[in-house]
Parts: sequence; C-alpha cells; structure tokens
Amino acid sequence: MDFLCSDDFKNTKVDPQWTGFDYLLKAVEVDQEKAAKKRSPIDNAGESMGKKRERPRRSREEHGRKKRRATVLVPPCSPPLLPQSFMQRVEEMGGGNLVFVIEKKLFFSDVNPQASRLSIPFSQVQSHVFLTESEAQHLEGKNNTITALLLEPSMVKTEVNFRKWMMGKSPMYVIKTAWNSIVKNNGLKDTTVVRLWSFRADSTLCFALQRL
DNA sequence: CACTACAAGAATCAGTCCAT
DNA sequence: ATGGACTGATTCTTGTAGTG
Repeated sequence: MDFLCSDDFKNTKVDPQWTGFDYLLKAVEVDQEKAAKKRSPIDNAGESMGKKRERPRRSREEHGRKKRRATVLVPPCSPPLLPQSFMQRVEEMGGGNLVFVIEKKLFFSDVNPQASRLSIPFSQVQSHVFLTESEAQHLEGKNNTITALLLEPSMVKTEVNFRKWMMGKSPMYVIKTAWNSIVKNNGLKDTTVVRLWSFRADSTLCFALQRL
C-alpha cells in the first residue's frame, strides 16, 4: 500500500473554513487520485486480469449452478458522495473519518443464506485506510474478527463481524454475522449494486451500506 | 486473428461449531 | 441428535495480455 505524504497535497488548496470532516474527505480524494495515477491507462482497462487458463469445460448449469463472472464494475476515479440521509445518520452517531471502501454488484454467494457473508475482494477495495494499523495486524491472525457496526440501507444499525480470509492466494474481507438478516431486511438480491463506506464512531469501526 | 496462459474471484461444499 | 450458522479450501469460469 502507498501511503500519502505531504508532497501529495502540494497542489491542494485548503479552505480555512473546512471542518475536520472536510479535511478527511480531501485526504480520501487525494488518495484516490494518487491510486488512479499509479494505474496506467492500460492497467485501468484490466488491472487485475491475467490470462486465460485452459480447462476442461464442464457446464455448471448441468449441476444447477448459476453462471458467474458478471462484469466487474469499474470503480470511479474519485470517491462518490455519501447520500445526505446517510451523512445525517453518520453525524448523529458522531461518526467521522469517512472512507469509501467498495462498490460492488452482489452475487449469488453474497445473498446465499447458506453462506451468510458479504465478500469484499481485496483488489476491489478502493482504500484500505479505513483500518488502523493494529486492526489490520489483528486481522492477519487466524480466526481474528473485528466487531463493527453496519448502517443498513434502511438506516438500521446492526452489529457485524468483519474478518479477513485467504481465498486461495487471494485475500478478501468478509462481513459476517447478521448478514442474512441485512439481506432480507433490505431486499438485497444478486445483481443489486451496493456501496460500502466506513467511518468511525467513538473509535468503533462502522460501515454504511448504500443500495443503488 | 486465433490461440494460449494466467490471475481473479465467484460458487460450491465438506467439515466444524453451537444452540436447542 | 439435529439443524442452522460459520469457515475456508477447492473448483472452475471468465477476461485479457502475450505470442506467433
């Protein structure tokens, strides 16, 4: 991960009227711009894609499995704005340090009650700065969980467990515990597009889930 | 242009844990 | 004992860069 340094802000105009929250938003913006610059235009077209592997093709549909690999959403270059309704709720909770985490289309595995989890592929995470260094280290440990609050699209607060898993060689974050009820209460389905923000309320890690 | 190779990550499933 | 929730390894599909 590339951390921001003072050089990254040399072209940033600072308004003395800014609140602490405005500073945080600007920091996120600069971080996103830096990340976008780092990716070459070619990389942007298929940054995470490698090449194709030849395998015997056996239709999964034969086994009642759904077709996968839907189009991966191209993340916006600058973080989207959190809707006003969420902003109000976040402020009510005394929240700050808002960080845009990911925008993703939900897949069957994300809404499958048997799985009861929201997968957050590492490489699609817009910024990892929402975790403190100690939290990131904590998650490295096997079976280590961070308890967080999730603000559902319905504005209901739910306690969830946040973990980091290694799926093969690919690390991913997962939100677990109560995820099924979140899916149910908010009518989330596969193909639903959601945005996830993180923020801090009394140093507690919190997430805001926006349904698009 | 056609083909190959690879990485990413979605989907599945067996095993484990825990509450009833 | 049973069933639901959770875990995480494995399987396998897909997009695209690389090569001829």
